[in-house]
Amino acid sequence: MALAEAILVCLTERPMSGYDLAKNFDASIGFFWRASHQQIYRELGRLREKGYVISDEVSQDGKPNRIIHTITPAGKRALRAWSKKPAKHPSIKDEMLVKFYALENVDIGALKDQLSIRIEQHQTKLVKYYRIKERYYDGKDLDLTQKGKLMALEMGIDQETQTIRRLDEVMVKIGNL
Amino acid sequence: MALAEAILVCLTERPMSGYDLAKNFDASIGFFWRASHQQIYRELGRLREKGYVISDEVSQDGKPNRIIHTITPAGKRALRAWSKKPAKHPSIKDEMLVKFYALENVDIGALKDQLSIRIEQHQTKLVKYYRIKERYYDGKDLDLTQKGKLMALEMGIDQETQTIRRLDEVMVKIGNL
DNA sequence: GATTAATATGCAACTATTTGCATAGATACA
DNA sequence: TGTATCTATGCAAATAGTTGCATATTAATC
Repeated sequence: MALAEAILVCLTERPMSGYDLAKNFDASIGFFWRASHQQIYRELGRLREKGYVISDEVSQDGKPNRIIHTITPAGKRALRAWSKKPAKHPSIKDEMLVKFYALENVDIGALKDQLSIRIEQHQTKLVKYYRIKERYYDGKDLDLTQKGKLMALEMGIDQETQTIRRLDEVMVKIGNL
Repeated sequence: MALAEAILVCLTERPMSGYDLAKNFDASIGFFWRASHQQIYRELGRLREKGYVISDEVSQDGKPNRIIHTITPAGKRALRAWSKKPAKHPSIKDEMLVKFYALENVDIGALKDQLSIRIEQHQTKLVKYYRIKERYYDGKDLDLTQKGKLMALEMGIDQETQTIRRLDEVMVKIGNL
């Protein structure tokens, strides 16, 4: 499972609390690996048990205490070891495609609506990607980590662009049925 | 969950055994919704309980008995009702992208190998798609169900083509790092 | 003064998925 | 004669992911 590793990757940037990680998963690395805060907190417990992170409670006046997690050398070794193992092919589960596959047993009007929503979601995502690219990467000198992140981001941009084009085409096709 | 519906969709084509369904999931609908035989057998039990399928044991001499499942009118109604509910956005979980995101903490040689494998897998899939298209759809008169299946297939072809192009580009980029 | 949002963590229960195993006859091949 | 593959179904255990709830403080808005 790559949730553990995705968390470790985040912690190589800087030590973080579970809350910080959950926010990070909403923004950057979450574009490639989604996780809820419950999953993250549970996984942090496991990582602590394995000695891949150490956790320090930091008191803040008034607010609940933060627990800051730092990746250990063992954690970094685990990350590098994981990187050498073949990556799993992402599992495909797309309800909307199942609906297209079952066109005769389906409400086509409703399917069109779902297609519109899907297109909008991809557009929103694309806009987010472009904003991040402009803000953090365009016209800057980049180190290796940043180059990797930019590459992942550009893959995301390309994927979203192509997906939007494809879904637009499908929208035309079902309009002409 | 769309596993139940994916099974029902298959059963609209013809009554099938769990074994047949599992094979179908490897080929046609499985391109859009993956499931193992264990998942399918369990889900069939649930569908039977709900009255969405009826199951008849057919004895064969020598071989273990087949249990043939047929979709009921209630099952078809459930399918149409499901089609009106908004489709979930597929969840993104791609280990390889996480590795790109963590480029500095990763073995880049190993990552290149994984990228090659990934490209090959997409090519294999693309070839399969083209074969199915040629065999079942090209130059034929199609009814609504078949048009839907063809549309889903063409989405798959487009997606794979674009993915291969994108990954090839990335391969060049990491070669130049 | 009350509601809402943000910060911050976590348990419990449920659902879904994966992995390994078990059974058992038929057929094909080397 | 042994090995492997295909047909055919399913249990059990482990892992992963979702949903709902619970707690507690601060700060801003209405």
